[in-house]
Amino acid sequence: MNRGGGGAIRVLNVAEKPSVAKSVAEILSRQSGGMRSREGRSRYNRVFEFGYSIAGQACHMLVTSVTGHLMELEFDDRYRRWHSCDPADLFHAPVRKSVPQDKQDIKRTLEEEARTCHWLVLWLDCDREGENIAYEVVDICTGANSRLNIWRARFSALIDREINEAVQHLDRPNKLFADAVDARQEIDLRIGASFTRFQTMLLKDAFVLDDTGDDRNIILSYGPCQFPTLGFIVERFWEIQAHEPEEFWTINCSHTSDEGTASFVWIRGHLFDYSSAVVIYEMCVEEPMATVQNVRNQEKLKYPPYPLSTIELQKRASRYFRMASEHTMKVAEELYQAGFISYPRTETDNFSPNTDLHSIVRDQVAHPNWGTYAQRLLDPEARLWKNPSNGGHDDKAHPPIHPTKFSAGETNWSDNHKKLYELVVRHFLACCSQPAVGAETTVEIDIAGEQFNASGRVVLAKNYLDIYRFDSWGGTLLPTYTIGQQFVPTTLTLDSGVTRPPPLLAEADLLSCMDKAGIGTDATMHDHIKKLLDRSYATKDANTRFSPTNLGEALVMGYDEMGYELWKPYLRSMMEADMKSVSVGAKSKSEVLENCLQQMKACFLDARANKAKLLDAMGTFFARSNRPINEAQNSIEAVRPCAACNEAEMVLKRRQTGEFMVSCRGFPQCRNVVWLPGSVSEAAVTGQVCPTCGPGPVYKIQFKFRRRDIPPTFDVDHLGCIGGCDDILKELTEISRFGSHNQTATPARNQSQTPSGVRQGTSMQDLHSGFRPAGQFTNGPTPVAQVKYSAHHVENPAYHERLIQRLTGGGSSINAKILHAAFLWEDDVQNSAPRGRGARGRGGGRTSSRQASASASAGRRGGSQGRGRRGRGRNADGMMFVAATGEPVNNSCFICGDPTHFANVCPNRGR
DNA sequence: GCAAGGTC
Repeated sequence: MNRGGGGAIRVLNVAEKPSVAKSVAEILSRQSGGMRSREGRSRYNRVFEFGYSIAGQACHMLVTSVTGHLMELEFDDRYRRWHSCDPADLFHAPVRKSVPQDKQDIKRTLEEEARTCHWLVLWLDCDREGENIAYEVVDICTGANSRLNIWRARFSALIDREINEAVQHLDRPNKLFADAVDARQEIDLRIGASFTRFQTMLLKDAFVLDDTGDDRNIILSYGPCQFPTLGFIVERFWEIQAHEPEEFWTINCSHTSDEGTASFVWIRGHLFDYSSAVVIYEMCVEEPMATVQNVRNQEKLKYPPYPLSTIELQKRASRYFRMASEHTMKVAEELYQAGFISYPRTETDNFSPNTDLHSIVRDQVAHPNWGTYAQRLLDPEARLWKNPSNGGHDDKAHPPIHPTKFSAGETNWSDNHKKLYELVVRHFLACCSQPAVGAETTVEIDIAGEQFNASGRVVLAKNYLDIYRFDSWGGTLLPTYTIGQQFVPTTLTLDSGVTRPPPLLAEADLLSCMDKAGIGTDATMHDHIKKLLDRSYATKDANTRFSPTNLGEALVMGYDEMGYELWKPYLRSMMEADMKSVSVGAKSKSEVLENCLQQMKACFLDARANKAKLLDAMGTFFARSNRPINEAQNSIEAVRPCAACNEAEMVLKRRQTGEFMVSCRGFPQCRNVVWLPGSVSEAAVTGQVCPTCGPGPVYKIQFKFRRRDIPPTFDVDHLGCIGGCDDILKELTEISRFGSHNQTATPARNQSQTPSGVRQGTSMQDLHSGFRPAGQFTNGPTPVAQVKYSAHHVENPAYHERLIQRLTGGGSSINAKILHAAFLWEDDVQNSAPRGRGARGRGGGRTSSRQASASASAGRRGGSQGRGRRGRGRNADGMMFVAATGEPVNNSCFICGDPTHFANVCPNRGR
């Protein structure tokens, strides 16, 4: 054992935050009669010193702290600038941990103190993050003094017994817990940075996102917590949009006597079938005599809430005071810093049996508003006391939020400080109180064989409700009825109602969704919500209810249509399960990292290959910009080692003219090249290795083909291999080479148009222009696709298309087509001018086919001629589209009206 | 300029 001069072991104790360092020092120094305190290098993190004895061994204790994580994970410098690399590289770019500038002073304190100490005792919070921070501290301290003996103190509350117990039974830090957090950090960073860069660079260039034209500061971030949070908001929003109001009928009955009125509700609730409801109603009217069949009297209890956790505090402050969770945390933090409430970031909703609850209550007896209640609570004769119930959560680090100091209001407190302090105090007093007691009466009657119920309640003892004014438990008094009693109802009515959509998500609902799905932690959930507002993904109304913005909805819609559930909570849950496996040693950190990052990279590449869907979704809400699409999105990637020169890699490239090729990096020394079919519109190297081709590894490529350039029997999406095993790719290469498009294997040829009128080497702009040339294998664009980006329909048609898909569940294509046509007609009526962003005709989504068809005829009567989508008969591809009226709708060139070609290849163009 | 997690 290391011993310093003077016989005492010098022990450096490090806590996660200054407040814990202070508490630990106070508790441990009581034995020796007090401590000295001095400043550290950081003005927040003081150093406390005192004598102590561990297992009979004299120790000189130094207690200091960090402030949460000491280190940050970052990419190596050369990957830090956004345009320095392909975002896909961020899945394997080197990362390192370092101490950021604003934590350097804490680092120096640790180094200086560690040099003079023999032991390091880690007092970090006893959770995974705490264990990870512990290793950061170890890193810094052993860097300054490699001979340190390292110990971990495990404690579950800042109380004497726990702390003394912990220091007398020192343990070793748990590497597995820290590993789990390392994996989490790395995955979050790589996924977040790659997707954020990808979608920001892609969409900022392609669309006008800011009305003022200044979108320099716009970041379209993606994060494994922020996106699922946005997902909850959008999902509810879509539910509301998809809601079809349905009329229903119900029978109501009331009876007024000397004692008052009883309202009886039909036991069937309501019926959607009008005739059934009428038949039953008529039976009741014909024999209206009601017979009381049962009278039940029951005692009911209403229990006080569980002790207060962070999430409950946020939810209740939002519900009772409409405070934003982020603001609640700010105010709570200030109350905590000033010593009025306990630590506000806790999952625990159960008081440890050691807590002196009575003394906390005693602190409050002088308060003008709730002091009397506190006194009653302490009076055994009042029988109001009940030990708090256990909510079942324990973070093993902090107690539930409770008052720690009396205040009748401080002069520097805002209204919100007062409200929050009052909530914490009343909540605590309520927790320690008896439940409210009520007497409930239920009366069941029968009219012509139909059952009806009425119920009433009388509160016998308010108990905790006296102090917890936020809860109410009303009830009506019911007249007295006896079994067998008969009466004729005062009223008996057949009433109609309409089903309503669910409300928008309120902040409290959102927090519940996140909590349930494990999105974020108690300390970060409010950050994720705020981030959605900051990024303009969502807005919050005066009732704290959230709606997605166009941007938020478009992003979720885009990913949804790619088929990825990146906006759902599953990815986070999966990661969370993996972290758990790492922390118990069931999986290794590297195994989880490798597996997760490989999957996410494949997903990233696929998303990028399908970026047209993201662009489509954005195109339903935003106008296109004139800027060129960022070519960094198509940078080169290694496909396989070159078998010709055996020296360099073959990489996927795209020429200026649009063709894809896989060529040797050794060019011009090595001229090995594989040309890809001209029908390829997008290609991206995936992480998947071909099991058959060699020399390897040969990475598979995710292709997207232009529908018009391939036979109808082929899919537009294809995961292929250029190593020689891929028959589909071979066939498409042959077709491309010898097919009607007259494309040769030498795509260097500069030709803007082939004799058949098909342009070769489609540029990025063309991919998104929406005008497609007709080709041999074309199945025909739908009318919607044709008008998607035409000047006057920036927003509506594609939006309708998606709504229709949602409404028809992707089912009957005929219905979908009819609806399409109907919506297009309707647009003509309503949108003769471009629409503002606020009004994008969401009503279309709710329009039934019946209503749509009415609009269709109205549109026809209006006689407006849309561009090129109002032809007769069939289009060039033999495809026919039918309007709601059954009449064909077709496409033709909007310049000359000729149905055999589209405007982009019109010979009259520009004349 | 990117994430989420600590915390001041």
